[in-house]
Formats: sequence, structure tokens, C-alpha cells
Amino acid sequence: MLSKKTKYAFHALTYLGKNRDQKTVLIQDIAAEYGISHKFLENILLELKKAGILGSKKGKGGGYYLIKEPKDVALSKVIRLLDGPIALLPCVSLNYYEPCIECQDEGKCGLNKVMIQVRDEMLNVLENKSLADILDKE
Amino acid sequence: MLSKKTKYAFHALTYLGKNRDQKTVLIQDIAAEYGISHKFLENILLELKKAGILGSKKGKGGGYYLIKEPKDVALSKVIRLLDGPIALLPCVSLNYYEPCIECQDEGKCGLNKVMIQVRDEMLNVLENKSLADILDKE
DNA sequence: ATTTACCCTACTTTATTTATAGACTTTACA
DNA sequence: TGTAAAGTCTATAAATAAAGTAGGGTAAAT
Repeated sequence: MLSKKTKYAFHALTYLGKNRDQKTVLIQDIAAEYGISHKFLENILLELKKAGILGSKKGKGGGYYLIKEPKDVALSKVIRLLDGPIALLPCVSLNYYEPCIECQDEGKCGLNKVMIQVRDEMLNVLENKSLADILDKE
Repeated sequence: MLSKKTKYAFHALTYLGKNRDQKTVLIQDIAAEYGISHKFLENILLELKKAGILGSKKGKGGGYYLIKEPKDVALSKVIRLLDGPIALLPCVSLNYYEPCIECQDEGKCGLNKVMIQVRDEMLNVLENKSLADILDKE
């Protein structure tokens, strides 16, 4: 399951995507819409900004706005950013690889090989679905 | 990511699958093979037994053995048993459904609709891969 | 100058995962 | 029939991660 952090990130991105006509959107507006703690959401939006997905403007009239096109915000990107690996085991993660200590020879591990296939099929879905797909269905 | 519990379950099932010629296999043999705590593995094997995947025999000469055919032990079954939901959000889980409190109307939630598609594609993979696929690659 | 809102750090609480302990039951076999 | 071997069960502790709080600092608009 995704963490609440990631779920909230998707909600926030959806809200920002729906309000692209506005220059900026306030944290507190998003927080109020979904009943999320203002401070908690702040951290999430910051991470999305650092990843180049959102932009922000300080001061009066400031707020957050979407920088990327919704179709360019893949689900995989958001999940990796806030939740970490998509792979089901550390030994098959592309971005967060770690060997399994119980595994003598990864090349002979059937579980490893099957999980690589699972990972590839999951990635195929998560890289090809994007914020645009979410917005289309709202 | 899968919990260690689930990963160990897959290791244990693989070991039992590879030793189907023996009547029974000792917990401690499996634990030693993968460097897992005997007591921790005990709980895992018990759950697999209660789920009808393994059988066991007490006393001297006892141990665990695979009841099901490897092809009938889908990855999804093991994951659900030990880790819970496969879906990425509680509101799209088939077996562990819970509504999202921030969601007024699930039917109008784009995230919900996209995550249903993701769930279905993940399930398609995890229900069609089984212990047999792991054993084939050992 | 003051309001408004983003930025940053640290901490606390809660939940989950991982692991351990110890007593109990069943079985094989001498 | 006794004893050692092996799984069963319940409870609890330790470690880690997730979720949420607090409070002040910094930049920009009017």
C-alpha cells in the first residue's frame, strides 16, 4: 500500500491540476479540501517542488502551481519520490537496490528472477499512467 | 516493498518445493539455509499451514511439507496472507477495502479510478505467477 | 512596514514490523 | 512407558518507520 504521504501527494497534484487556470494555489486550500494537516502537506509539497514537479511563489498572492504537464507526471515518479522503491524486493530495485543477505548467488535465485519480471510489469503500468489520467477521470 | 515475513515465506516455499521428494522438512533446516530466526520462521510456516498451503507432522520425524501443487500457489495468495492488501490504496482493495475519509464521493475520484486500473493490472501479474515459476528458475 | 505564505529543523507520537520467550502438545521409538 | 524430538500457541519486547506537531526563519507582495 502507498503511504498517506504519497496518497496526499496525488490528491494535491490533482487539485493543482484542476486549478491550472489560477496562478497559484494556497497550501491551506488544498489541506482544507482533503482534511489534511497543513504542516504535513507542507512537507509533501516541498518534496514535489524539489523534484521539479511543482513551482512556488512566496509572499502575498503566493502559493504552489504545477510546472509539468500532467501527462509528464508519471505515477512512478511520485511514488518513488515519497514512498521509495516500486520493486517488491530490494534485490530487484532499479533505484534503491540492495542485495538480500540471505542470498548466496542472486543469479541462481528463482525468487529474484520472478520478481524482476513482476517489477517490469508493474513499472510498465506505473510509468505509463500519469496525473493526466487522474484528471481525465475527475 | 514486501515485508521480510513475506520474503521468507517465499524462500521457505521454494525450499519445500525443491524438496518435495522428502516426506517432511524441518523448520530449522529452512531457517539455517536462509539465516532466518527459527522462531520467526515458525510463525510464518504456521500461517502458511492455516491457509492450506502447507501440511505438518509433529514429533520425531515430523516437519513441514507442501500440500498444494506449486502452480496452484499464486504469488498473490502468499502476499495477501502475510502482507495484506495488494492494492495501492485502501479504497480500491478487493480483500481489505476501506473508504478514504478525505473522499466525499468515491465515484467522482479520479485517483480511485486510476488506482483500480493499476490494481487490476498488478493482480493480473500476481495471480498468474506462482511458486512453479520460481522453482522453474532455480 | 506589515502581512502573507513558503522554508527548514527538530521532535513526538503512534503503528507496524521484526524478533524473542516460554510453556504446551503430539509423535516416534527404545 | 518414558524421553527426546518436533510442531503449536500466546504473549511480549525491541526496533523501525509512518504520521503528525511545533515553532521559528526567510522572502515577497502591497
